[in-house]
Amino acid sequence: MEDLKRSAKTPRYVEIFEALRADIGSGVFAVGTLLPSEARLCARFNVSRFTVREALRRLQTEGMVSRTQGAGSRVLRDTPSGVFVQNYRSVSDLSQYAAETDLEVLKVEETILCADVAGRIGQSEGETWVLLRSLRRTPEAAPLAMVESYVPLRFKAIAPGLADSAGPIYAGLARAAGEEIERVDQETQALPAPYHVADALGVAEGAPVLRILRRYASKSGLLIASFNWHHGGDRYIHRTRIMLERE
Amino acid sequence: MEDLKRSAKTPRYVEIFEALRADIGSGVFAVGTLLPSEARLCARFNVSRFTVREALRRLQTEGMVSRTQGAGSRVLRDTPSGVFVQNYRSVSDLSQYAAETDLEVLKVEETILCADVAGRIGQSEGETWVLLRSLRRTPEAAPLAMVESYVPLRFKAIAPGLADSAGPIYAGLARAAGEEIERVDQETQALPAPYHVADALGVAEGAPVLRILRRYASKSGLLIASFNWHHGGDRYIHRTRIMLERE
DNA sequence: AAGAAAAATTTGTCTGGACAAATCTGCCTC
DNA sequence: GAGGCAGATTTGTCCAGACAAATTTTTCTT
Repeated sequence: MEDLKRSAKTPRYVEIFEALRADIGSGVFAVGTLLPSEARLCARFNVSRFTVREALRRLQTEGMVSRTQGAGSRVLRDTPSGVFVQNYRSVSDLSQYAAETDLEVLKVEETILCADVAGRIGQSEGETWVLLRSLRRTPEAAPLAMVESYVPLRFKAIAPGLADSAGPIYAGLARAAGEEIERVDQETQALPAPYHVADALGVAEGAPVLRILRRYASKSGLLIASFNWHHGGDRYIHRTRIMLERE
Repeated sequence: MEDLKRSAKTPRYVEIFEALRADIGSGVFAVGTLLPSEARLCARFNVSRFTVREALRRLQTEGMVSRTQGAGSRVLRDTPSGVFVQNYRSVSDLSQYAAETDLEVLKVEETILCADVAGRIGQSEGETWVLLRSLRRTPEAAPLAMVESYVPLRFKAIAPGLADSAGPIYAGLARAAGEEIERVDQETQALPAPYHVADALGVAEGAPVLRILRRYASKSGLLIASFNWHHGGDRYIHRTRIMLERE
């Protein structure tokens, strides 16, 4: 049992959240180890399980701990460390990024475009495209991004090989199509992680993730569109330089 | 009382969350109106308050409802609508963005740089800078971004006037300093909304938000750095075009 | 009619319990 | 040693209730 000074305003679970965060930061609970079980934390702070779970939920959405039914709560990181940085402002930067990381194909399947995706990639709802789902990793095998690439149906046969070939997916496709990329643009959003993304990246469902949609177009139209789902928090920082133009 | 088909796997609060989301989408609960109270929803779905609150929490993190103690749960939006889009790839685009939106100064104060901010803007921990906190709004007064601008101490006197003057903050500062912006770069991250940001943007604490840090440098060094906190979800989409270079 | 006080409503915080589902541990068998 | 089974541990889901705090509505007073 342990007593914390009780402010009149801040809820108890915030105090416990901050106490645990401080303990993690100071190394009392080392990265990679398990936190005490909920029952033990209840005893330590002398509160009910609801209060402890509320505190743990906050640690989870901060990305500091992962929680698994049956296994316990594991400390993922203590401070903003292990930052992976991507820096690009041109397609050659994109190529280099692809060359320095590994891509593992998770699934290839035909899919009917839903209204949301269709609208975002400028196609009609109900069309059939190929969805290539893959996982991009650092050389150390840490998951970096879950990539969902939408490819026209006529490329279905070669789709699985695109990830294995050297270089980025869009380059392989452009080569296969005998066309050149003419335009690339992107849309960036912060979203709560859906089930399948949370699973692939190893974050909590609903935790903040960065989604970058890149559209690669040739002269004849959209060649490929890919949603890149990245870690939220400090684990992924997206760097860009902005062009200057003198009047 | 109302019965939903009970799948063996999906938790009850997910079913209720989806039922309410569908009702909001189909207009049963219109945007701007209040949802039924928790007690009423308990009766309708025949579950405890815990289960209803868990469902409402999800609606909140999706950004579809806001909840206020004493007042109730209000529907904020039904579908991915009202998207505000920012499209820039150069400083002139940034200027236009500033010209089309309003900036309201919330607070101006001296602040000692913490390790995190100092590291990110390339300064030493413990230095004193001026923190200019402001809120950028659409012409319809909807909050668009919470902006935290860090300005060197020597500009303290003119800091409050920077937001009111025509054009973007960095332009006013460059004029006052008699220097020209030489470099602009940015870092983008998805983060859980901290207290003060959630409050300013009207989203739930911990909900995904997009943070864009822009650094404006003149020949003599960093002139101004500003953290732009944007809505998560579909309410804010950050668009960029990527430069093409032919080899 | 206007303003202040009281009451009702609604969400926030928190307790103490129960069972289910997933995982881990140790023992047993082969 | 390998594999499988049973039990213990741990988190997930859910209930019924209590009081606090914020807001809205009503009532009362002037």
